[in-house]
Amino acid sequence: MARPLPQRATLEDVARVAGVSRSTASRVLTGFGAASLSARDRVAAAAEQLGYAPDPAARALATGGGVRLVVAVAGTEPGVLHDPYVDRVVRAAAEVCAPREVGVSLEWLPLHAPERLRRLAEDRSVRGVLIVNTTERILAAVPAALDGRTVSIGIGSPAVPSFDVDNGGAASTIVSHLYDSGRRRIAMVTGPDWMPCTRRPVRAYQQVMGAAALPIRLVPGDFTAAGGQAAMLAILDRWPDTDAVFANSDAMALGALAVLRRRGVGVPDDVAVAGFDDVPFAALSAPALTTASHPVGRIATAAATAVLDRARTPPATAYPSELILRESA
Amino acid sequence: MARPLPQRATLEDVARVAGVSRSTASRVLTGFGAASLSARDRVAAAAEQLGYAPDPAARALATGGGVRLVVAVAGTEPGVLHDPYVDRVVRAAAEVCAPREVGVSLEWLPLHAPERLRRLAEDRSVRGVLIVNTTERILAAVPAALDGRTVSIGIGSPAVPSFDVDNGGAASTIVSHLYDSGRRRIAMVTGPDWMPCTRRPVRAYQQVMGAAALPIRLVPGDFTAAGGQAAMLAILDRWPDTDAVFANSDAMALGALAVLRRRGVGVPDDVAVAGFDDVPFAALSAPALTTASHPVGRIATAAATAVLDRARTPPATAYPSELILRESA
DNA sequence: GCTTGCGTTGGGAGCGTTCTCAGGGGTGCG
DNA sequence: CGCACCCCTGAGAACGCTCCCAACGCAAGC
Repeated sequence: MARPLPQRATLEDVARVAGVSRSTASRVLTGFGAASLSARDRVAAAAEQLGYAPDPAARALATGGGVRLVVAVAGTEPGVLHDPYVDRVVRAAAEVCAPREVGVSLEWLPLHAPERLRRLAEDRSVRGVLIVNTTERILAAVPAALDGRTVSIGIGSPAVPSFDVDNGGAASTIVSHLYDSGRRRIAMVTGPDWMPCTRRPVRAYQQVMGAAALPIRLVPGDFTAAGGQAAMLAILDRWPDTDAVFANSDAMALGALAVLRRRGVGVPDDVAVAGFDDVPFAALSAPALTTASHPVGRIATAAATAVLDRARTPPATAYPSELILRESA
Repeated sequence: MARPLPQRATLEDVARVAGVSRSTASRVLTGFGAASLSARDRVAAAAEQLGYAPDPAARALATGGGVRLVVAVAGTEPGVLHDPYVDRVVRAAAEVCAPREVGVSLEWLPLHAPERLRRLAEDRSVRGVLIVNTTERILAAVPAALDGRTVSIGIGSPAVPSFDVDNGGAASTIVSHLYDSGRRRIAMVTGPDWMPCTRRPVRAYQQVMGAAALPIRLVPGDFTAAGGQAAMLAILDRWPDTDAVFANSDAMALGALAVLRRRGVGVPDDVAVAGFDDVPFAALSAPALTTASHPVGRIATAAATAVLDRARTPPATAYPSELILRESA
């Protein structure tokens, strides 16, 4: 196999130039262990002169440490990476990792290959894994021994502490708001069945509707705008008298909005529409979208901090979601 | 330093269980080198039984190869990762990398720390780097010796082959379209000055306007919806008679659209609005956004393939951008 | 002056792989 | 029957780093 990497300064080189041993150079550069002032100076100068940078792979191999944090997004296709929710997680993780000189990687975790999660968690070069939108089946792939290297934003497991948003409560709030504003024939566009993050909102919807003795109108979506359009068409077709729609993601809500506009249905007069997540474009639609804003950034910050520190304790305070009232509902 | 990684099956273990030497086990598992059928079977069985997976760090150290491809996005803050353009690059890269068992990492490349790019390119655990939206200054950090490990989606350098979109041509097409539909007082909302990807569209705009002896109306934006709103307000303020706006990104165009709607300005009757990039929501706005679609996916696919193969040749065919005519212009 | 102790240093073993090299055992050919 | 050849194998040296351990020199204490 080719070795395409050109010769670069190694610790050995730095030591030679500084006139000390490799051990001393290592001690100086890692900051661990004693070293005389003169040795310290000479090594630092040599490193500077040679443009030395430690090899992350070698360091990971020697220490068992880890140089990067991986945000692993579960899903059926790489397209799941294209999600505002994920972006917010990555952003928060990047901010936590930057001062510690830990890189952030974003990777797709195919639903059909749960063992890849174990690989990721076992990889010496990864410091920790932040799983997003995972399933019980995938979490089962993480053995208890790997405990502490993996944290989930979503559901958890005995081996994987969970930092979750109260999406059930947020959904409750939204459906209740629709009810309180006089809506009685409320439909809900859900996400794919396999996603735990759609199950709780669905349950919340069913609960609120059930308590008010109102009919359940569930339509499956896929979290995309196109899926939202299709779902809205289905709703108009099956239940033409629907007076409110709660979509489990803003993208689907915006898709629904586009369909209603094209059909000449008034929003919110004829049909109220509410989304979920508060993506940036939600404020710009016509009419502007009523939705729920989850503290994803803060949760992700807590999760990233926990996994970097190998802490097992979820955050003490749960950050509540917030109802964002705009024009559409 | 703690060694938090629990004991896991190593090649040595597999060899012992299979009753062969480490070398033979390695040969069988990598597929390189000869091995008898029985050895092959025994090693495979042992690996299966122990749940063996090679340690990426150790493999990277030994081969100098690399296990992941890094998509590095240059910018002033981690927020640049939150960009539909970047998402499309990551997606395409993930698709190219998946069959080769190469992971994809997304990392922010701070504008003020160009040396991090060299670190990235030197890291043995990275197979290659895909730079997005870079500057000449950052590219200068890549020494010629690292040639072939780095590829740019955007401008290039002697050491970094470039796979670029013809955004100048696309901008020309858009401005010409506005002109052809009778607009004469056309303003443009640009991106930040430091971004090369805004310079060519600006030049194209100036060229088309200059050729028609029309006045130049440039307003700076920041590629976000909020920036687009601010820019639109500035345009209405400074040049109330403007009859067309070309925004250098869809997000800014959608922001502009929101401002015009709030002001009661008719689009496209009073003011035509055109965007750039064709993000998913562009089709859903009211009115739907006229924009240009760049073959980002195909370019990124070519770039990822090139960097994985260490090829130095840019793709033979340039993929043209496409004018997406919708309602706003 | 000899021992004790501390601060500093270098040697060397490991981390888990890959890959080169030399040797061993079988088969085919002369 | 002997030799050459080839297939297979294992020993061992890298890769670049960290870290344990033993040794060194030097000052202080008895």
